[in-house]
Amino acid sequence: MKPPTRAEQIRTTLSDDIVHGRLRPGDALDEAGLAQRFAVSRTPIREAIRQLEANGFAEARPRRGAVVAAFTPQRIDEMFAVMAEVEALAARWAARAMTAPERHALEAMHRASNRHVVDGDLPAYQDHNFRFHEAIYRGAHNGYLAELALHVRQRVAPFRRAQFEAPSRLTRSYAEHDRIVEAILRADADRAAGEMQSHMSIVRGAVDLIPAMPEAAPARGQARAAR
Amino acid sequence: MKPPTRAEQIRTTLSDDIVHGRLRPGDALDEAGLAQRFAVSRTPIREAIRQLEANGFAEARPRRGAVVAAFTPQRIDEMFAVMAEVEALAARWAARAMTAPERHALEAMHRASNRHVVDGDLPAYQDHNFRFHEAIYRGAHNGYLAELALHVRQRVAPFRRAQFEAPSRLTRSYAEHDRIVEAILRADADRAAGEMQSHMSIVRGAVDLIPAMPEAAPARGQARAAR
DNA sequence: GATGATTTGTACGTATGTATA
DNA sequence: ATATACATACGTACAAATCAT
Repeated sequence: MKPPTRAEQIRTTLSDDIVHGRLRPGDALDEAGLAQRFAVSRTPIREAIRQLEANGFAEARPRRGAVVAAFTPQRIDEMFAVMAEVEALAARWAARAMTAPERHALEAMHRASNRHVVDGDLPAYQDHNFRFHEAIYRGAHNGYLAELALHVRQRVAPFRRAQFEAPSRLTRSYAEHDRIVEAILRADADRAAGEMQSHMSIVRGAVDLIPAMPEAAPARGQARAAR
Repeated sequence: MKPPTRAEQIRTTLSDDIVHGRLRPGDALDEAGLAQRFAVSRTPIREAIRQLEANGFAEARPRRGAVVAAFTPQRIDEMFAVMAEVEALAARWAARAMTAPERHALEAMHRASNRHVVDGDLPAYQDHNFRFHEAIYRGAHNGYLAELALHVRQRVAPFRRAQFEAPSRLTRSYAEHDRIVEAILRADADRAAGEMQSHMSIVRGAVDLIPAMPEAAPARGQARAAR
């Protein structure tokens, strides 16, 4: 598609490493080391790091190097609260704007995912889950919202790794998806938004289990934003 | 502050040039030319451009250079719709979460701005307007939402330059702010969100007047692909 | 369609600021 | 506190690809 440049490829790889947990919040991004790992000079590495920084995946201090972005528990709460609102908005608009074929496709995709639930196939369900939410973004028929939702989702990703750890969550997620799909099919925008909201709240609840901050910290921020 | 590095300074300057209209959507970002203008080598320029790209201010194709991001009217509509929702969300949360001192400060700031309205002092009012909305972001007590709202606002900025061109808009803006402030002071979250929504809708209406796309064919490059 | 000019992408070297002894 | 080590920021050189002729 678009990125035949080394810097872009490296950015994508690093970004992926962060989202999938191979690089963890707080890990250092050493230019020389990464240059060796990717067998390139430091130049493309630098550009990749700068892009990660601009996307919020890394934090850099001039002359002091960069680390994978790490946040306080309070900040993570904030990000989840915002993500829930953005997802709810997408669901609301999707309930109104989706075409008939889109609705059918969403329903079909959702129903097919039941197979992964009964199989207990976690990776497959995670993959489906991503595409499910993405389909709703697109269904909102607002490209900028889709872009923003994806951005937020990516930002939050490093902190929701443990999401589906328990098999029960998988069943539960499917049930919640079911309610969302039903609301969207009925073009019930308010209910779609509401169901998505609680879906995301539950996702957030599943994340406390992560050893979020290796770094340190001013501990326990609970100041949960209203909903 | 934080950015003593050349690349950061340049990024800020360019970003400012874009937001304030000195660089317009579609303008080319030539590395050599900018390097000369800022009296530095191409390296910091490249880094600055990459950051602009990641922030959505520039669009670059590998080996083909970068231009200031240009969007279709539809895309601009989409961005405004999303901005309205984000601003409404901030107002909703601010109505719930603001402390008493914050509420008083908001009210005071708003009332003081009336002076700029009667004076017809456009620059002063624009400055106030920015701080007014920023105060609401902060009042939502969610740092990530504030960051996101600012991000969206900045993205939309190049397309809302003509916002207050007519003096009547200034009066109207003040009246709308008034309704927003009143709702927030009463902690009426739904009404705060609703008032903010219509406020932003009207802002959007004022923007059609902008010669948004200097789409008139530049000698270089060919027609831009639509999404 | 081939060739030359221009511009971007990558490699590498140097200087400066930060951290450590 | 001074000095040393080291990683980063910037500059320069070359290679490769695109645009123009």
